[in-house]
Amino acid sequence: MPINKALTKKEFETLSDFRYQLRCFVRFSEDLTHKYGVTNLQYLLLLHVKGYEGREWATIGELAERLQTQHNGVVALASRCEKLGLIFRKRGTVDKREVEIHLTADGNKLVKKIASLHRNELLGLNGAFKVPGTHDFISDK
Amino acid sequence: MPINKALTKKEFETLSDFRYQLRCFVRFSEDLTHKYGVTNLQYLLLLHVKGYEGREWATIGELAERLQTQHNGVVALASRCEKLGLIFRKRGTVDKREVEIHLTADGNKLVKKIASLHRNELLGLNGAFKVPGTHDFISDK
DNA sequence: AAAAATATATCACATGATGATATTATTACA
DNA sequence: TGTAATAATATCATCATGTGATATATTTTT
Repeated sequence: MPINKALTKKEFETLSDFRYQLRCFVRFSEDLTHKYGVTNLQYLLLLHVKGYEGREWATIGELAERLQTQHNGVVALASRCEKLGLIFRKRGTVDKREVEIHLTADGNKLVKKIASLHRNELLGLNGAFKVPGTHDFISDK
Repeated sequence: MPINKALTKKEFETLSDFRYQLRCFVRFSEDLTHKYGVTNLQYLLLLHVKGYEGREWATIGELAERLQTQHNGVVALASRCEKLGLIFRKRGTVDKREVEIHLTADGNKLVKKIASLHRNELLGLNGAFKVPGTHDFISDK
């Protein structure tokens, strides 16, 4: 049962602040990735490949789910990353319709570097910003 | 002192999951705003105006800070919202270089509706998704 | 084997971000 | 006071991205 009562001024301010905090994190991430010569989306592709559960490659369709976008957007994104020498395509061995996205040595090195800096930011070790609840996600145990 | 130790496989998975969760929320928000005929960014402009601390209008520059973007992007965004009849511009009275962004009756009605649905999602009342920590931001007390 | 479904790719078009530059208003200071 | 410097908004060109429509190859269903 959704609440239907109108929002108070304070609640609008809170929602606005929440989006501002989220945006600050994404902005930090954008600035960081640009510093290393890739867009944020390109980094996210690498991250989802590197962090795919149980293996270090993923298909176009799996990446589309992780990026919450259409497959054709991922196709184009993968092509841009391929041109940058960060990933390479490999036809699926079982299902030949599938395309596996793998990291190149350069792509692997880059995602390690950028992800490491993200972890530090999320842990509040070197950044001004902290997303509440991120300690539930990120730990260095 | 940032941690320099290489990330473990599990940490990559955790970072990947974190971005996936964030993206799921933004995707929910995108789908919702599109359902009401505006882009997510257009909604955010309205939200930051409606939720601006202490008043219900904001200048282009103030909105650029809240949206963590360049002023010229906000100028274009404001023009699109103006064309949609959601906001109107008003020259600053004190400083005539400034432009105040105000909501129209339609813009006000729309932001109330969409923000209300966001609040319910963030409270976990009607959605599958929950951002950890959002209870710190959102309350219906 | 034919039909349906699935995975990836291509293309056209719109949104959005940004650097460069312009315009107008305000502030600093000589 | 006037003149230079600064600030706020606007305009324009360019590129990254998202999406609908459509195509191609492969697998699954019947």
